[in-house]
Amino acid sequence: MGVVSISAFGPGTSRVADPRIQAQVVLYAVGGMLYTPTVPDTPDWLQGLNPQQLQAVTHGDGPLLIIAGAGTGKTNTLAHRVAWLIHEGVQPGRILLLTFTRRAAQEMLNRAQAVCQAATTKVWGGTFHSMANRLLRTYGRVVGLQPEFTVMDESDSADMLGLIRAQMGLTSKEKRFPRKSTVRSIYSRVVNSREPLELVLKKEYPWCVEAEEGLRTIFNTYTKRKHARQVLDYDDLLLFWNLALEDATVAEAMGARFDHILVDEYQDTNIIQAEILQRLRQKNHNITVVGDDAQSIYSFRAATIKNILEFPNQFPGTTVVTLEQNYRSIQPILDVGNAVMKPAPHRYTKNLFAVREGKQKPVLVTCRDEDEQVKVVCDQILEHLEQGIKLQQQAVLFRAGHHSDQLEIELARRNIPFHKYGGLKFLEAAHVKDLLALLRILENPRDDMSWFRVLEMLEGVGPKTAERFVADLEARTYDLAVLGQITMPAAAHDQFTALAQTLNSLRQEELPVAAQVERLRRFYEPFLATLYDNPKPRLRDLEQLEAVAQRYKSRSSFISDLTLDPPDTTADFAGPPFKDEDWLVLSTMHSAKGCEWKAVYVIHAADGMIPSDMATDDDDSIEEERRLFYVAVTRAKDWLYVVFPLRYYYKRYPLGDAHAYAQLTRFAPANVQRLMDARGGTSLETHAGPPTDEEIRAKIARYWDRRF
DNA sequence: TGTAACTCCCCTCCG
DNA sequence: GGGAGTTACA
Repeated sequence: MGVVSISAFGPGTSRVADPRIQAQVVLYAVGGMLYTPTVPDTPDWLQGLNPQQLQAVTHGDGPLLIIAGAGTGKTNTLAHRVAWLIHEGVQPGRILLLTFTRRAAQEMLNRAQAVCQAATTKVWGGTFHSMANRLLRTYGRVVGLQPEFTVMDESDSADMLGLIRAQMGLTSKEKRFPRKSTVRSIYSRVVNSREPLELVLKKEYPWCVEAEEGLRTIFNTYTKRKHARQVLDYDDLLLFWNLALEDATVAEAMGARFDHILVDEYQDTNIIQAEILQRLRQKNHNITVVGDDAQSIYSFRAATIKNILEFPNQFPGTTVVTLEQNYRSIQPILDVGNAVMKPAPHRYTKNLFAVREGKQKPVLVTCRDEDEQVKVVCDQILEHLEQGIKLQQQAVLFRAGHHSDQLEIELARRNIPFHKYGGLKFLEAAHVKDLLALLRILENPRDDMSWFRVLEMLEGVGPKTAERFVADLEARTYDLAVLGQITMPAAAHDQFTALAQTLNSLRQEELPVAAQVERLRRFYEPFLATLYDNPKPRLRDLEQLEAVAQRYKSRSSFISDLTLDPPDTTADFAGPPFKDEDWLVLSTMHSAKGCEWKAVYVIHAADGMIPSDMATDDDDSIEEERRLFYVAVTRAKDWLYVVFPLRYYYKRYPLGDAHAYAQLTRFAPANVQRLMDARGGTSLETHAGPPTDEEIRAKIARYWDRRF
């Protein structure tokens, strides 16, 4: 292939423990003239790449690790690599591209297609979860899965756990048992980290240690019930994919489907995902992973940085390529990013350097309070808009979904359209869940969580009646044709008859998905008005859902796609909907990963928000908050504003009393104590009782327009 | 006995 | 705004 092979870490070469150091060594060895890639027959479309990118793109067979700093053209490189492979004759249908979101996969494939002018539609692109969903429909039988299994989201699984908890009588008042969402988190942590329950409780949930036995029985029942009902939760998708690969025949067959596997955002994968990859690559070693240790921000999903560090050991013969040239931001913004990461221990010392010219310095804006923060951000957005920076080229980033609440109100008031990413999803809205539950019943009548949801909408039907109904249905082998024979309370008679008729007719006719959704919506519409006081926007959501359904051929793929990759809520548009084709982006810092904008506003950059007070328990969490902030600032191309209010309107509290303070604010006592210790125990200036106006003015004068 | 209404409390990040 | 737990009512 004409590419100079610059490194090999296979047996026989010196083994430096840390691949980041190896990569560094390679760079020195390669530096300057030494490395002049010559690719015979180089297509024009590779001309724009720098030497490192070109090396990565045209890498031949064998494992490849690309360490890519923020804004170094990672997506572009991966897209070009896909294009290159196709250009080299690899069949698109034999390429597997694993990304963090479906959106990322789609963007990359579109770009690859534009680059090499060859169709990429057949490439297997998506998240680990969506690939698991797809492959398990074919290979799931070895692990006891029927092809028509359904996938439930986080709240469904919490509901199931809550139901089991209630059935076991673990809700007594004397002893507080962890709530269902906590039960779910503990469960998830245990299966993903593979640590024993006892250890997880001790380390992560010390206040739940007493519940250990109860949790154990709940988990056992949960697992059995999911199997009987043929429903999987998010974690199961990965667990079962991995489990299926333990079967040698399946591993061989699945691995043989793909000539090349490419993985994006490798720093945010967990042990199970790494194992899946290893099992898929036992015979064929063509695997490319891309990542940046400085951007690992998903340890709460049990992601571990070890995966990227140990990759060369797991895949002997790995070639490592490092990308440091930043194409996104101007140097002053990179300086901030580099400065943020400088104190981080164990960091990989790559220093980004800018290609783009620009002297505009980032601005640290100190505001009097939250109101002023909102005003400042809105004013600045409009000013940039007048300068010709479209709203879509501007983004407001924050730590938690609700941090944008006040801003959203003001944006609506000023008629600035916006679109919010992250936070509450379309799917989590109650009315969408209701309709989806109806659809799920058609797909998998054994899905009792969906039954409960639907039945309890009916007049006079509560948990008990629903439970009896499902038991009755089970006795009748889940035959929807006999629904009418099951007795229901008199109050529910009319509604139940309508339900039975709707389900039955849909069961018999083979309608397109959108038509099914339409008929279910008609049935459901009368409930909207009685169940909720704002039925109109909710009805619009359901119509939206119907529109989305038109893109799908099968009900099964519609349901699982919606669960695995929920669309962003459409109700969040301000101003007349769909009239403006330009809108401002609001996003959590997590959801901003991989994106870039000309102007970025990071708001609520105050203690307890960034870093989050929930993430200050240990040094590792604090370091993750640092990386998260690094991700946020490196999204900006030209303009960066870091904004924090000096004052939050909490009640007065007795200074120096951590406990009282904690009771009056959102902060946990331990964190307040730490905060106080860190500041010499005297004052909590930013959160202290209201400072005088003079103090505030002086402070603002000092901070305002301070540049760094 | 089971459902509906009411009140209090708590809000991470995501597939 | 919604979930969890408690009380009021049929």
